[in-house]
Amino acid sequence: MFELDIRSRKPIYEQLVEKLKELIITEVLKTDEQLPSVRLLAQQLTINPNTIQKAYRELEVQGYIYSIKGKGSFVSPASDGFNTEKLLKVKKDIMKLVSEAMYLGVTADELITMIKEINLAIGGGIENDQN
Amino acid sequence: MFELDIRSRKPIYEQLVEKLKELIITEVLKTDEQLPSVRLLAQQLTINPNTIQKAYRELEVQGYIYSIKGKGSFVSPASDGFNTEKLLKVKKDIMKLVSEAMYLGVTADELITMIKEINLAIGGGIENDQN
DNA sequence: TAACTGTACTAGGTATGATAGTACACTATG
DNA sequence: CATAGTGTACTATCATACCTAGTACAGTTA
Repeated sequence: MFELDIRSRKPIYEQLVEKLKELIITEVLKTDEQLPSVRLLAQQLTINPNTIQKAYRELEVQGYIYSIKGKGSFVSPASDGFNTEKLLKVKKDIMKLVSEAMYLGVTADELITMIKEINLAIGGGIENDQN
Repeated sequence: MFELDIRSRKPIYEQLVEKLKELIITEVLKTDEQLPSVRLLAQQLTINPNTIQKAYRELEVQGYIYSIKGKGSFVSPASDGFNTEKLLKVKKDIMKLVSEAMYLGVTADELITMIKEINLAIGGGIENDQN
């Protein structure tokens, strides 16, 4: 399903958070789809279930999944649980990275092209693209 | 000069790297301008000089500064030392964050507006903006 | 020569991450 | 009701990374 970089300085649970978030955002995992159970995924990845649980917890706090005792963990609908605070943080991070990219020589046009390509890849250009 | 968040999970030297990088990118620190010495900054921030040195080392590895034994550390010219690998990494990070922003409901137009604003703030729109 | 600069090393303490183990609460099924 | 699944939470232990204090070497400048 995914591979963890044991040698990375990034904690294992954070790598998990990022991987699962990516699968949700690219809709490989769809709304209300069940995630593998904590114990199953732990077994598959040969890591401790508490480490999985820590990642699932973080995803739930960020609003990407929801969990039901006895049933499992599921992908949240995209409109749920995302607060303005998180949105502001993502925007702030984008601004920082965009500034760094421009400092490194990337042009605004190049970045705009990137955004359009991502937009097409994700939304099909139906709702957002009015240019 | 800047403030460190001692309570943050992020290591102090990493916060330093980010702050200094930001000052360089926004040209608060200009090319060939000397950075405070390792010992002076350590004294000002009440942290260990080795911690400063670690941050400076990382900035040098990434190509943002250069150091001369006995003289000091200085801001590198923007065209120096940035390899393609770092550029690719920044672009990849931007793609990831943009995808997440769109998943959270930010439109492509909104993101494009952000990029144009940053472009104006940084370059004055002289070299890059041909729209 | 003195005072600055960067750089590198050792040793010790602390915090974080991951693990192993255990246990509780809930759901679904037969 | 028992069983097998699910999530959740806790304790204890170990390894690693970070930061510190201290020390020392090499270079530059006045």
